[in-house]
Amino acid sequence: MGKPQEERQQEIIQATMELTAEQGIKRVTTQAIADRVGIAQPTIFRHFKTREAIFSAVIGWISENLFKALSKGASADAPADEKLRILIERQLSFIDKHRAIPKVLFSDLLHLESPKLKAALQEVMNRYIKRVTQLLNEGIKAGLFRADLDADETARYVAALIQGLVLRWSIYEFSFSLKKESELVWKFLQPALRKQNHV
Amino acid sequence: MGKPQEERQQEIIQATMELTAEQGIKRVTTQAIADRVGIAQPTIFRHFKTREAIFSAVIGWISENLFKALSKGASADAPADEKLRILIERQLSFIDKHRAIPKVLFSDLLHLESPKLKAALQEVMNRYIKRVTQLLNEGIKAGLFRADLDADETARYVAALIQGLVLRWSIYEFSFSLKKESELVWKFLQPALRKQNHV
DNA sequence: TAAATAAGCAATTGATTACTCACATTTATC
DNA sequence: GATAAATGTGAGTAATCAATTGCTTATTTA
Repeated sequence: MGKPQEERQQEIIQATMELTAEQGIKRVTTQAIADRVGIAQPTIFRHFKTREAIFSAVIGWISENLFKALSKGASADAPADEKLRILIERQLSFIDKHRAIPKVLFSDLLHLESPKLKAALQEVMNRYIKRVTQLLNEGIKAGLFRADLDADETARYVAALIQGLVLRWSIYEFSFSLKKESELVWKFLQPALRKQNHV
Repeated sequence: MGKPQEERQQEIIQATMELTAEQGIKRVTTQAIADRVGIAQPTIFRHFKTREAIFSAVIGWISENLFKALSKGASADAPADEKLRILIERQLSFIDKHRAIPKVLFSDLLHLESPKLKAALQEVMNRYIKRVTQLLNEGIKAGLFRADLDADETARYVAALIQGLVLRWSIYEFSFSLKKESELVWKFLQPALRKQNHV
């Protein structure tokens, strides 16, 4: 017998993410994953029912670890604008470390083939937007952000901005540092959110 | 003999865009295109050397017609902020009409399989960003936008915001109107760009 | 009108790849 | 230590599809 179920599943998920980052989803065949893990191709199917199930697990892994990374944010008593800045910084840093994310995000698998994966991603996005909405509301109450801000709508645009940035990063072959970009993003966002000193 | 080369090529491009919008790139097989046009599958290859060449032509079509649509903007003597607002409105309206765009934009074909198509898209993006940069500089000179704005950097974020918005639109199955969104986008963007009345 | 060219098609081909099956081997359980 | 269960594999299967081939038909050209 080989390694226990759960350990192998984790190996398969990690191998899939590595290969996805390197070559993109389409080239991540079950054979390629098996080679990377060091097992035979049919063995993959002892651990995952279908290829899609592997990517479903990958999205699960990303979701779990993204929010883990985000929650290690600023201390709870920091001002809302500082918390938001750090949230964006952590998110970009996390994506920077896991290039499989844009590859999955901008893939046929997600957009056309698998409604389940799409639904899973929608949930991640919803959860993220909820978190941003909270911070915005907190900042509005504290008088840090403009009072006429529609928190939910604004949160969606903040998310859109970041996703668009990640798209460009991916299209330009990861040729600039996402991490460094977070400072500039914040500089761009601030005036859109911030309460002005004078009326 | 059948229809002349150019006419058939246009038919194939249109059929490909229709099918792409309906079902996504992956399902747009040469057979499916042929069926839609009403010719046999091998006949496709009389007009395009490869399947990829078809999508290359599609991107060409999109690029040409997008900039045609954008150039029918506001009159040349309108203020820069008004021109920018209209540019965004036109762009969202154009994408709203051609759902093949997000499907191509967020596809494996583009992101992994074809460096040529990727390069073609980079050019479209660069051209778009250049246009926005111009308008921003114009607005800065006219005192409509903040003087400390980095026009090029800001243009990239404007583009990113729109692309992120289009991604969400696509992920949420086109369930909201992109056109209507343009007003809200502008409301979000304005304070990030606009010179404040005080200080 | 003869020759050359362009557009069309039916039938195949060749490559890829997720997934299955029958059988082997290792580990856990009693 | 026998039995059961889990993990593993080599050899295949079935489906999908882009692209080719060899031939026919229509149009242009000389």
